[in-house]
Amino acid sequence: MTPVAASPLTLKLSAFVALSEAELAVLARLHGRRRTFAAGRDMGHQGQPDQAAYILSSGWVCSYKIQPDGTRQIVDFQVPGDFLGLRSVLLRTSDHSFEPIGDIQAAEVLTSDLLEAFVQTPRLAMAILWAASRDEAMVVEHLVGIGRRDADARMAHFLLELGSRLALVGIGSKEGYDCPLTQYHLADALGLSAVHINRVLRQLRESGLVTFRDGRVTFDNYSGLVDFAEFDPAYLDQTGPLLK
Amino acid sequence: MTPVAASPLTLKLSAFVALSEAELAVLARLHGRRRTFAAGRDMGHQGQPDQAAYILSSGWVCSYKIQPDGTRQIVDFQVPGDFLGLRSVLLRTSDHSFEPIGDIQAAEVLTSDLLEAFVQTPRLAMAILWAASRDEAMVVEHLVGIGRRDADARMAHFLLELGSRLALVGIGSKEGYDCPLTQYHLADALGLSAVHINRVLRQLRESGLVTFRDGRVTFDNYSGLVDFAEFDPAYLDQTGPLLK
DNA sequence: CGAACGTTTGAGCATTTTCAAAGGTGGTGG
DNA sequence: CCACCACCTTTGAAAATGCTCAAACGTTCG
Repeated sequence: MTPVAASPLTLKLSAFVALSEAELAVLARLHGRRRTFAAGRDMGHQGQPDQAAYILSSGWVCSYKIQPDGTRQIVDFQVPGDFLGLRSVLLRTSDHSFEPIGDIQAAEVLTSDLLEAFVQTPRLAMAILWAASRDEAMVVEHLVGIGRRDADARMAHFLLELGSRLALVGIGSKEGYDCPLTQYHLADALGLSAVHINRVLRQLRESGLVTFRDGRVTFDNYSGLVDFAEFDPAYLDQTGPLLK
Repeated sequence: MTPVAASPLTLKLSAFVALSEAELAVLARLHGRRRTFAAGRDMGHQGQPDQAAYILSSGWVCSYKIQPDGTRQIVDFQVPGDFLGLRSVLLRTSDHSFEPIGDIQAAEVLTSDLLEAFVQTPRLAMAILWAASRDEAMVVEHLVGIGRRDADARMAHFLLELGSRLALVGIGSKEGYDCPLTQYHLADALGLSAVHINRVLRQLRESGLVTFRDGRVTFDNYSGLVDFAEFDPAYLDQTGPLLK
């Protein structure tokens, strides 16, 4: 037990690497600059200027791209314990926007702090890069889902993936989890219309697989849902390849 | 002029960073272990064992995931000058498979060589990481395309993106380029059926925008196609953010 | 109370898929 | 050298999946 309560990020990384006292301390220090963002207010990040990354500690965020015709595609969601804009900081590249879903709390991480932390604790750096690589794998899986799964399986897979991610930071289980997304968010993430999302959710509910209602996802039949979605969490699990 | 003819990778990186003699030399050395792979023969990389990355020097490769139900989603194509399996090497992670499209030539890059090169020439490392980040941006754009563009715009955008990538390594222009892909490859990449791919191609051809025939893409009306696809190459261009 | 937002449902329509079949091409072995 | 086979392209017709338009209902918030 460190003096500071375990942050979601700490929980997540600890699931894959045993972190030393020193590493935990550095990690805790990275959480120093607490900031709050209000629901819906876009967090800049479209253009170049503010080069900051964040560690999300509570609330959800989505990263998305708007197309010239006004439609939106959500690329990824960030849940507590996830980094936000890590690539922007490391490579001064920023191609999408971020929207807080509900009010959120995040720790601002300055480039200099991050680089310093990397130098002090290379193993921590490795763990963070690994987390980034996991995010990339999720984007790939998302691509596969949109390209090759029908609407029902897409939704089922998506809800399962979110469940796994949340379970890792202690705010979800095989029973279900709280989920602040609207059906519009789901539509923009899954490449479907909001109307169709509604029908898909009804279908899954009536099949006795999952229920999404009043901000809560309930797995009515977890293993049945896993079968239906052909959900294979291998891409989320990749255990310990970084322990060189 | 170095004694060695400029490789596609050198061409690509040079478009973004002015490389020194020393850096060019290191880059040339990375191209030492030439290997050939035959068309269609899968390049392993599904499981864990062989931890090698490649620099593609001629021919095309696609990286894909197969789903339990047998359908395939192509995540990305690699063209000359692209890295292959870079992430697998750095993070011992490998989630998709590679298929050479036609016979290919690639330089095998051992983890040790790569790390050594990174230590010797940090600027080169930065350039390579930047290229990796660009690949990631392409995957994101691919996701957006599948999620939010209809079949015609999707195809148009895809052909334009490939054109830009090839132009950068000197084997394509606004006139067109040679393209070894079959309509099945296009289908698996764009998340459409092969039959529909054929109809879409006909439609684009009859609109006088692009022609894809006999292994060649011809831009019949480049700017018209750009308009139609709403193609904005910003995500490919990100010039020089890495020159700290 | 009204406004804004999110959910739910119906009906008709559009895009894309599936199934089926035919034609072209290149390579290989007899 | 020809025949055959595998692979790719092309087309039609029917079916399915998901979309758009439209409208109603519920909730929250000021």
